[in-house]
Order: sequence, then C-alpha cells, then structure tokens
Amino acid sequence: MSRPKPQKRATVHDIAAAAGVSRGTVSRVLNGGYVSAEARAAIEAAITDVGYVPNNAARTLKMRRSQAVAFVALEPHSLFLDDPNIGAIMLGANAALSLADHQMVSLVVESARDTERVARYLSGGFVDGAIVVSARTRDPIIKVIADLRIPAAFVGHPPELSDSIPFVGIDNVGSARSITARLAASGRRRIGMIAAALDRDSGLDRLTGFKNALGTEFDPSLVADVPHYDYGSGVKGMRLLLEREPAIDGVFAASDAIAAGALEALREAGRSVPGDVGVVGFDDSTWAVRCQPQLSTVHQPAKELGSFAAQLVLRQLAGEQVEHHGELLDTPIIWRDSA
Amino acid sequence: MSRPKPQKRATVHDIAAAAGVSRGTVSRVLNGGYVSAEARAAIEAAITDVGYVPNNAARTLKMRRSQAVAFVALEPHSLFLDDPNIGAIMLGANAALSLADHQMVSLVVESARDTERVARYLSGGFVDGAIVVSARTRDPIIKVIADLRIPAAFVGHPPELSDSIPFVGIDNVGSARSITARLAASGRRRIGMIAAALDRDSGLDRLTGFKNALGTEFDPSLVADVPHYDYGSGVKGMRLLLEREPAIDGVFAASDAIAAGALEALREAGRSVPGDVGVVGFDDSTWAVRCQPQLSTVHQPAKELGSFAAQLVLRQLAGEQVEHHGELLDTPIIWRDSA
DNA sequence: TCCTACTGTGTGCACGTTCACACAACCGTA
DNA sequence: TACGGTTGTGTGAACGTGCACACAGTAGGA
Repeated sequence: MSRPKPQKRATVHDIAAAAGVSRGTVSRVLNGGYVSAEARAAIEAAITDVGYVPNNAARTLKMRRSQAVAFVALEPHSLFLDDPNIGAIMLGANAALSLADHQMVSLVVESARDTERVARYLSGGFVDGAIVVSARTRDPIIKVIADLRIPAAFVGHPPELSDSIPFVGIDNVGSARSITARLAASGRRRIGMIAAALDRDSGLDRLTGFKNALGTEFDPSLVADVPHYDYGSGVKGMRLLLEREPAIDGVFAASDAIAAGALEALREAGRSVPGDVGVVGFDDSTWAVRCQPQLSTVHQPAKELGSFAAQLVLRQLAGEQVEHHGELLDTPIIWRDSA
Repeated sequence: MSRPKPQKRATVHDIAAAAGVSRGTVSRVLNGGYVSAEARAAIEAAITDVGYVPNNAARTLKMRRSQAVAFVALEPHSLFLDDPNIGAIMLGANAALSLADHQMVSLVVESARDTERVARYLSGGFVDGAIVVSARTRDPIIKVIADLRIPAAFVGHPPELSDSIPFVGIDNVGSARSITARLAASGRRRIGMIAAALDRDSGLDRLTGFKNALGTEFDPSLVADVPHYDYGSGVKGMRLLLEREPAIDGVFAASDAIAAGALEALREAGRSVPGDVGVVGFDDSTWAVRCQPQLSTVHQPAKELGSFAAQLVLRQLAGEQVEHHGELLDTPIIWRDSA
C-alpha cells in the first residue's frame, strides 16, 4: 500500500531558525509570555513567511485538550431525511461551542461498523466531550460513551444506564397532555392518536401524555402505532384510524410530519380540516407552516436544546460538577388553523 | 481557569508492564508483526483488563495520518433547514468513507469566526482531507483549503480558483434545459421561471439552462429572482409571476421547495395544477412526493454525489493523481403529476 | 555592595505512539 | 562446526508541541 508523501510542513523549529531565536521564544509568541518587541516582530514575520500552522495533534497530545466536541447523531437516516429538528439542534450546539472557541465535529452512526469506529474516535483523544442526539435506549454507543467517562450530554430523554450523564430535553408527557387537552376542550369527542417510534422514549412519552389527557375516555383502539415520525407513516396511520372509527373528529399526531401525512389521508377521504376533524402535531418544524391548513402544534426549541447540551459539556470541561438529573425546556403550544 | 483532572488512561507502557513484555511487542500485537502465542495472549488479556484504547493524537502525530476526512458544510442555515439534499450527501459520503475505514467529521461554517476556527482545524492535522459542499464562489474558506494543499473535493460546481481541486456535480445547465424543454413540449406557451441563489453556480446554471431551452421565446420578464431555494421564496416568486403575467401556464422552479411554494401561491390564486399551470421542480427531494399534486422534477443523485466526492478524496489519499476537471453525474427526469 | 524583583531567553523533558535497528534464540543445511 | 534464514523480543529515537527550569541582564532599594 503506497503512502503519500509526508507533505513536510513548517514547525516551531523552522520559524525559530528563520527568526534566529529558540523554540521556546516562538512558543511564547504563540501562547503568551515575555517576549521583546524585536523578537516578536521577527517571529511573526517568519510565521507568515513560511505559512506556519500549529500541529493540533502534537498540541493535543501534550495538552490533553483538543478544543473539540463531538456531536453524535444516531439513526441518521430517519434523522436527516425526515426530522427537520436535527439541523436546528446542530446549529444551536455549533453556535454555543463556537462562542467558547471549541470546534464541533459531528459523527454519523448508521451501522455497527460505524459504532465501533466512532467509539474509537471518541476515546482516542480527538475530542474532549460528546453531545449525543436521539439515542435509542438500546443503542450500543451509549454504553461505550458511559464507559469512556468522557464529558457528555444527551439531547432527549436519557437512556436508563446513563444516570451519570446529564441531559436536556422537553417534557414530552406534559406537552402531549396539554395539546391533547386543548384539542378535547375545543369540543372534539372521538380523539385518536397516531403514535410513532414507541421504541424511543420520546414516542412512548407522547403516548403517555395522550392517555393522561383523556383519562377514562381513552380508547386503545383509537391509537395507530406507526414505526417512524415521517410523512408516509402519517398517511398510513390516518387511514387506519378512519377505517377503525369513521366518526373520529380529532387526531393528535406524534410529529408534524405525521400530521402532514394525516392531512393528506383526510383530504383523500373527503374530510375537511378543521371542520370535520381537528389535527394537532408536535415539533413546530417547517412542516407545520407548509401544510394546508397550517398545523396547531407543540413548539420544540431545537436550537436551544443544542445550545443547552453544548453548555452541559462545556461546564463539565471547565471542571464544574454538573447535576445529573437533567433539564427540561419549555414547549409552548402554537395554535394555528388545523384545530 | 481550573483545568479538569488529567483523567489518567492506560498506555502501551502500562499494558507492557502488566503483560511482562516491552512496548514494542505490544505495538506489534496492535499493528501486526512477529509475536509468540503466549505473549499475544498475555497482552490481549492485559488490554481488555485495563480497558486500553490507543491515543489517536499520538498515533496521528507519529503517522501523519488521522484516518479522518472532514465534511465541510457552508451556509448551513439554508442547507440544513431548507435543503433536504445535504443529509443524503452526508450519508453517501459517510458510507463511502466508512467502507475505507475512515472517520467522517463534519464541520459547520456559519460565521467568519467559524471560518477561521475550521481553517485551523483543517490545517492542524486532525483530518487527512476534506469534502466541501455548497461553496459560494466567494467564500473565504475555499482559498484556505486551496492554500492548505490538503486532499479535497468539492460537491457542486467548483469555484474559479479551485482548478487544482477536483469536483463532482450535476449538469445543472443540461438538466434545466431538458426539463424546461419537456414542459414546453407538453404544449405550454407562456413559461416562467422562479430562479434562486443566483450568487451560486447552481442557481446561475439552472437559469442558463432555462434560457437555452426556450431560445428566442425566452422572456426576461417571466423570470422571478428570489434569494433562496426555500418554500417561502417559492410562494413569493409565484405571486410575482402571476402579477406580471396572468396568462402564465408553465413554471420551472429552481428547487422542489420553491415548486411547493409555487403550488401554494397557485392554489391561493385559484389556478389548478396541472390544468391551468404546469409546474416542474428540481432535486427530487422529499418535497416532491409531499406535494399535491406530486412534482415532476429533476432527480439529483445526492447519495452518489457524497459517495463520489469521498472517493475523490480517498484516491488522493492513496497517492493517486486525480484528474482535476471533475465529473458530472446523471440526472434523470422524474415525471409525476404537476406537469 | 548585596539582595531582590522583573524582563527576557534558551534547554531539556514529557505527552503516547510507531518504526528502525540490534540482538537472541532456534532450525536446517553446507 | 559454522553459516544463514526465520521467528521473536527489547531499546532508542522521533513525530511537534508546551512547560518547568535555569540563567542572564537590568534596575531599584537597603
């Protein structure tokens, strides 16, 4: 296997030689310390002259600090292609890390092969901490991260074995209960739910909140269980509900994408929204305002989630002892036209 | 500023001591070489015993290879929130790099501050190469990458100063021409375009293709110029076109998101699609099948673009001399219901 | 004059890894 | 017996950086 040429690059030694000083003085120019004006000038000239850039690998090795934090995205297929929130979470995290002069590097885990490689990457000293998004309870990477004892934070409900790792999320149970209650308060009698991702806490919690809101009126036959938070699942779920209960007049969809699909199925069945059926979603993603009619939904503060998770990691990096029970951000209900 | 505890981790020295051998032998177990069965067994036992993981920073420093490739996303706001393609491109690149046992780390550039920090990261030896997506011609990071002489590849049309950097893209001019021609062939007389992102080559090229297809029939007043590839721009652009030419009967939208917005504006104006107006989009993103009616559009092979760009970088990493004029992938036209 | 404080500079070492080299057994053959 | 090849192991150096330390010169005060 042919290796490429080493691509020789300037080091502190080279600029030291060029400026006629020692490596130590160069280091002091770069990192602060007592340096005479003429030495500083000569060194800075030499630096721009040879186009010197510090070698991060060496610096990291010595300092045990890489100034980088990983953003680990699990199940990226559904995440990147169906869930518009992930982008906002990333941007929020990036902004917060950027302010603290840290680099965010995002890692995509889509296969077992990836899990192993990412674990190697995380443990290898390239990053100081990790933000983990959308972890299924059973994902092996979680145990890896817990074992590494690397400063970390979860976005979303924490998996059970992560009691040592802080998290930030939203109150899925409470939010689902609130919006369902509001839907019921608008006079709807037969309210169903299209529940998704019941293998994840977010999915389970939204279902629980729905049950709580309806209390004794809850009818299990009015819950359609679909695998994903996506549009296609919404179409299928709504068709199923209409088949089971033609008199249905209210639907809580577990995500905006699902709600959009439900609207399509309702249109197909000749029902008007919100006239015949009231529909509410979850996320307040870009889906919500694209639909006809626009969706009433639960606002998920995606950017803030990313930003808060980044803070959690940064605080641990600063040596602070972070309380581990996590934080839930507010989720205001946005009432539009679909219910 | 308090630094966190060094978090002492096992090194080759530790396992060497635990197994009663020298560091060299441990290295040989890890990287291959002549090792006796009993030494190997003792070392492997010690490794799992202390939970040893190699330090990548040290390895990178010595080897001058990090086995990581950066995925640089410029303008992430519009990219992550409006353009569903970026996710697919990322996944394609990740899959290809994963197969070659490389780690993809994606970097988000959203401000000047980011540019500088990412430049430092790229040049600091943490990555062996870079894939750059959606580069505006004028983005400063491009010059940085060119100057670094790091193996790189662009997704999309290459900016002018990147003649030393290979790229993979699609034939925006040809694709736009083809789908416009097909729209014209279906009997439409007054065909307009909602053109977007004219500060990017993709945007300019799609407009050029549109002009080419219409030839002498091209009417500049039927081009609405909007800033972004997003839904809102589509709504505004279509309203503008309807105002300028009420008799318009065909529209080429520069993206599916724009086309979706155009459908909304047309619905609002009481026009039927495809009855009164035929609409075609570009990208074949998830938008295309969410719309009512579903969009006729140009399929953009997003996953393949990512994968191909990764190959370009990997080939350079393997020492291969890559031809620099780039490659254009096929973009079949998908004809659905909107025209 | 001597001591202390401050400014400025050079040298050695360590971070954890890989690799080249030296060397030591062992085996088969001349 | 002596030689060369194979298998197996240990040692030293180097990758590029930052920091502790040593040291030199100057200035001010006792």
